[in-house]
Amino acid sequence: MTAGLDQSAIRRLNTSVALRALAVSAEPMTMTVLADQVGLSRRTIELILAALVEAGWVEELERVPVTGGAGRPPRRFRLRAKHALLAAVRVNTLEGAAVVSDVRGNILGRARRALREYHDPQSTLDDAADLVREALVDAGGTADRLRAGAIASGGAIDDDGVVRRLVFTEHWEGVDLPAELGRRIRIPWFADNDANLGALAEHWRGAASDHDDVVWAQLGSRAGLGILIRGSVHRGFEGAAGEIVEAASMLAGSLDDHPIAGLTSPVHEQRRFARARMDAARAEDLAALAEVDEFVEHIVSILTTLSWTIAPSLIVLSGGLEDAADVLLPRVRDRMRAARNPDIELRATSLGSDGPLIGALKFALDRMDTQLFGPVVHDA
Amino acid sequence: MTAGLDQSAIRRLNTSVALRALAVSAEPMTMTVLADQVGLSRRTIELILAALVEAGWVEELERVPVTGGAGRPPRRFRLRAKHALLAAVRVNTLEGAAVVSDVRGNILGRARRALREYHDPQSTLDDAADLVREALVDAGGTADRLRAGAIASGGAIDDDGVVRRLVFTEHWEGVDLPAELGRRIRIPWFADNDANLGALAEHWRGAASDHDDVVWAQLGSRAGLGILIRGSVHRGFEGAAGEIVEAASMLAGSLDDHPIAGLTSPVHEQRRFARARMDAARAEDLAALAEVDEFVEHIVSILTTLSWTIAPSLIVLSGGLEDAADVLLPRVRDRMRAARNPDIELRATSLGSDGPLIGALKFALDRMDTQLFGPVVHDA
DNA sequence: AGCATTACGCTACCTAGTAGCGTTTTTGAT
DNA sequence: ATCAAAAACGCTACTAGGTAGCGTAATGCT
Repeated sequence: MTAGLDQSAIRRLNTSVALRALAVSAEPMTMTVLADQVGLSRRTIELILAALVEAGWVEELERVPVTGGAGRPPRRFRLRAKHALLAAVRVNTLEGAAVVSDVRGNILGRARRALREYHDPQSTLDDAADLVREALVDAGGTADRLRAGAIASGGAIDDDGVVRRLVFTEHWEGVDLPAELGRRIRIPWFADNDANLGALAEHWRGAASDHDDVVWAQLGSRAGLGILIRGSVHRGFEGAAGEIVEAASMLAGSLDDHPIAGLTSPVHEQRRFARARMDAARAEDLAALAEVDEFVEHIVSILTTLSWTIAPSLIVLSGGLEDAADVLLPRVRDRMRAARNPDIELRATSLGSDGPLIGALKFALDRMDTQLFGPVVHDA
Repeated sequence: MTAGLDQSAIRRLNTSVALRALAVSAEPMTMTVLADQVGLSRRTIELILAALVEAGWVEELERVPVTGGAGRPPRRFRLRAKHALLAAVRVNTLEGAAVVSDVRGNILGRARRALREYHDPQSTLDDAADLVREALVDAGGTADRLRAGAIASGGAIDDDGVVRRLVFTEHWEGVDLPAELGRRIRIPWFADNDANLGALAEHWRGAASDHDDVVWAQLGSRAGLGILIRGSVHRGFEGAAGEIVEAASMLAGSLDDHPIAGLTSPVHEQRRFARARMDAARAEDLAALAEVDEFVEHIVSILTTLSWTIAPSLIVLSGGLEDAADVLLPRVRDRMRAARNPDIELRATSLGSDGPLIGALKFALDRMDTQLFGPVVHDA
C-alpha cells in the first residue's frame, strides 16, 4: 500500500527535478530557463536554487551580458559536479578496474590491475577497494568527497547485491557485495551484474538513450545479457534474468535434450569467431565467411529468443565486436528479418568496454539522489 | 524530463491513495483507521473524505456503537462501488464474452455469445459492443454509469492498443481497438493481450498477489504468455513480449534450423495432452503417462527459456490445465529442478478462464483512476 | 539620455498539509 | 443517576511550499 505524501515531499521532488535538469545541461542555466524547463514558477526555482547553493550542490557564476540581446543579464547557475564523487569498480576473472567520477559522470580518475586470486572473494574485494582508492588519488579527490559506489560483477546478483550464481566458481555464491565493500570503504555501495550495468550505461549516455526497453548483449569472450525495462534494470528472480547464455554453458552436456536457443560455449564461439573474422577481413575467403555466418546464426538464435520473450525495442551488441560491427550487424539484421522476427533495432555499443563501469556510476548516482531527494513520479 | 509538481498534485495523489485503501477494505472504514493506514493526519483524511462524499465516490454510513469498546462511535465510510461501472470484453476465435463490474471489480453482469465472423474485425467489434450492452443490462446498470472499458484479445497488441500481429489471420493487423470500440461505446477504452491481462488479474486478486515479476502461461488450446514486471504489464516491442509460443507455431516449418525452446504446435499438443491425461487418469497406463511426460517436457522447455530470460519470481500456469494441476505441476517442478533452473515458484491459476476478463477490468480501473487522481509515486 | 528589454527580488496570497485543544458520545464503575 | 475513562469529532492556529505579479535593476540601442 502506497503511503500519502506531505508537502516536504514536493520540495524534495522538485529539488531533484531541478538538479537533474542542471546535471543534463552542459551550460550554466538561468532561473528563467530552468523554471520553464521544469514547469515551476521562477520564484520556486529561486528558492530551490538558494537551498542548493547553500548545500554546495550548485554554484552561481558571475553575470555576463547576454550576447546579442538587450536586457538585464541573468544570474547563471551551474551544478558543482565535484561536490560529490562516485566510485565504480568492476571485477573480471583476471583483472579489476575502477573509476572515480563527479556527479555528472565525468570520469576523473582510473585504476586497473590484475587480480591476485579471483577465486578468493576476500582478496579480490581487497583488491577492488585498493583500486577505488587508487582511482580516487588519480582523480585528485579525497575520501570524504566519495558519496556512493557501485560494483559491476559477473554472475547472477539479486536485488540486494548478493551473488547468487557465478559460472566456473562457487566461492562467490552468497557474497554480499555491498556489505563487503562497505566494510572496506565506508560509503553506501550497490552491486549489479556487469551486463545490466552495461545496458544502463548505454541508456544513460550511449546508443540506447532513445529506448526504454533495452537488451545489452555481450557475446564476446565473456557472455551476458543486460536488461532494461522501462528504463530500469531488470534483475529477475535471484538475478537470473538474461543469464540464458551462461546458463547454456553451465548446463552444457546435460542440455542436449533441452535446447535453449541452440547455444554453445561462448568462449569457444569467441575464439572461432576471432579467427574467422580476421580471415574474412584479410581475404574474403569463403571458408572464413562461412564461419562468420555460423557465428551470426549463433547470435541470431539468441536474439530470436529475446525477440519473442522480452521483446526489447533495442538490442545493443557489445563484447569486443564493435570493430566487426560493419561485418556482423548487416548479416544479423538480414537473418532476423528473414526469420520474420519483430523488427527490433540493432546497434553496436557506443561505449565499448567502459560500459559496465559507466553504468555502475549511473547506478550509484540514481540511488544516491533518490536517497537525498526522494522518489521519482511516474505516469502510469 | 520529469516535470515539477504543485500542491494540487499532492491532494490528487493522497485522494487516490485513500480511495485505494477504501477499495481494498471490504468493511467500511473509520477516519482514524484510514489515517493510520495511509500515513496522513486525521484532519487531512477528513477533508479528503468530505470531497469524495461530495463527488459521490464514497458514502457515509450511520454510526454504530463499537462492540465491546468504550468511546464515541466513529463515523464510517465506504466506497460507493457502483458509483462507476467498468466493462471488460474478450474475443476469441469463436466466441466473445463481456462482463460489467463496479469499481471494486465485483462482477455485476455477464454476456457471452458465439461470434458471427472472427475474420471480419468490424462485425466482431460490433458483436463485442453488443455483448457489453447486454452485460450492462444484466448488471442492471445504465450507460451513463460506464466509465471505462478494456478489451482482451489474442495476438501482439502494442502500447496504444493497436493489433500488430495475430496468428491465423491478417485481417486484424493495424486495427486500433480502443478507437474502434470508442466509436461504438463512448467511454475511454483500453486494449491488451489476453495473456497479459490474465497475469494482471492473477496479480490483482489471484494466485500472484504476492509477486511482482510474473509470467502467466496459458499452454492449452490457445497458447500465450502474459508478463508482469514490477507489477505492470510488459508488452514489449509491438506487443511481441511473450509471444514466443505463437511465434513458434507461426514460424513452424522454417524453424527446424532455429529451435526456439523446442516448441511445437500448441493445438496439437493440447489434443494429445487431453487424451493422454484422460487415459492416465483412467488407468495409470504407462503409454498415457509417457504422453503426459512428453507434454511436461514441452512445458519445461518453455519455462526454461523463461527462467533464464525474464526470470519471473512466479509462473502461473493456466489454459484449461487447472484440473490437471495435481498431475502436471509436481512433474514440471521435478523436471525444472533436475535441469538446475532457478527455483522459480510455480502455481496453477486461481481464476480459471475468467482471468483475462478480470485483468481487463483491473486494466481499465488503473487507467481510470490515474486519469482522475494522478500518477502513482514509486520508490526507485 | 531615454527607451525597450530582460531578469530580479519581493510581497501577497492560495493550497494542503500538521498539531492539538476543547467537545461529544459512548461504556463501565460507583 | 453520576462520574471517569475512552474514543473519536470538529475545528482553529500554524507551517510548508507553491503561484501571481508588481516595482526595480541592469543592459543594448538609438
